[in-house]
Amino acid sequence: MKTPKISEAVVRRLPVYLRFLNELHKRNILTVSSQDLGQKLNANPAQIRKDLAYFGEFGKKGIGYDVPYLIEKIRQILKLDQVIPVVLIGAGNLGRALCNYNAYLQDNMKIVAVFDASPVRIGEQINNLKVSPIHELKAMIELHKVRIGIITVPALEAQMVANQLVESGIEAILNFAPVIIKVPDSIRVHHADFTTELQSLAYYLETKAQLD
Amino acid sequence: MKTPKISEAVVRRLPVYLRFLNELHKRNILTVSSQDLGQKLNANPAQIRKDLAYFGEFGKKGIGYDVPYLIEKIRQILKLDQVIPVVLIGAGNLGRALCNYNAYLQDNMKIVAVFDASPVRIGEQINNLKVSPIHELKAMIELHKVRIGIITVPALEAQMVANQLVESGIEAILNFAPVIIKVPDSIRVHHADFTTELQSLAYYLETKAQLD
DNA sequence: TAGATTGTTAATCGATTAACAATC
DNA sequence: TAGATTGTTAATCGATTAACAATC
Repeated sequence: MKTPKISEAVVRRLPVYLRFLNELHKRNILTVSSQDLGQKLNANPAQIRKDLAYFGEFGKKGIGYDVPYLIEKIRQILKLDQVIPVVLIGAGNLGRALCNYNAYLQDNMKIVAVFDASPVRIGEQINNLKVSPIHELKAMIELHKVRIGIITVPALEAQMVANQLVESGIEAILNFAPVIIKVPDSIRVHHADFTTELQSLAYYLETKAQLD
Repeated sequence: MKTPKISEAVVRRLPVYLRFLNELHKRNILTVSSQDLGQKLNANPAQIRKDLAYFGEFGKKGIGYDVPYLIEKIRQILKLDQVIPVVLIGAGNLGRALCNYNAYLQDNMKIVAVFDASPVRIGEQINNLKVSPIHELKAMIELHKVRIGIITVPALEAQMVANQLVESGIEAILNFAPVIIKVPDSIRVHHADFTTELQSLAYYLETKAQLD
């Protein structure tokens, strides 16, 4: 079943839907309409229906969507119904934070190894993982068939790490370093850059003359 | 000088331009064309020119843009030419990571206080800041005229913290908790949610039948 | 049956890109 | 002057929203 032309915007909304559906599920709510969803997520109901309809007919006319069923379907679409092995490079504060979020990720993404270039960090324990030297990266990726790499090293090292990930056969990268990294077109890169996020937020502050 | 209808997409690109311009500046490159910028940032030159033209005529025909001048202008647009006081709530791993990035933010955003609800964390030192109990939040915001709040508490506490921020007179919120928080329309909220980022990334992985 | 809500087509809206006169 | 590059208008492209027949 090929899904031909799904825009990035659609794909980015699916996890948001999923998260809210999980909440409904926890509260034992069995059915939800696009109306309800839209209200809670500040989204247009038509948009939600259209987004979902790209992937199949998941709802029932007159009724709405079955919550557990829709959860299952979105998890399938996002490939979250399988465990995806992930490596993380950069065992600084941010790297640690992400490792601790690991449990959070509902068991579908598993950080299987953490790397750092700094000798003082190698061997340190983060949760149940030991920080490995970066020269073991390739072997580990191949061994665990790792598919996603998370980069949490300083900006200057990010491109080098990205190169190594690409060489090692990674499929996608989540880059937290505040630089644009260059990779072959076949590798998907997402940016998670909170400095730009924060800076664009500043734009929306009211301009004030007084500064004290 | 009112800028009437600037889209969010435009504002989000400005920090990216700024970061690259800063790099050029460090390398003593004095002039850059939209062509050059576009190439390095994987963007369309026309888009860059248009984005900048919303705010003024910063370039010179036949020459391009003066790097230091454009940096200055973008910093003005993003209000980064003044120090913006920020508070951070949630002194966990992520909160710590952000505090350490503080120095990174080029002196234009300053985390003036860090808060946590957990008694064991109160009094802890993070860089040059001491973790304060959350009941001091309002007083601190008023005292320092804090404008932006960064939420790095667990999902369940995020809405409560957001409420307190709003009551205290904050203008904007950067929310790292994986929930949608409800605030009055006058408050700008940006989401920095890497779990959704990571989940949407999974979508782009090649589908594989074999799972071992 | 009447009311509700989907899936989908058509209409609208907005953002990106191309093209080019102006001009350094 | 000739070449380069801006600022901006017009053309294109894509995404969002409205509307509604189908149907539970």
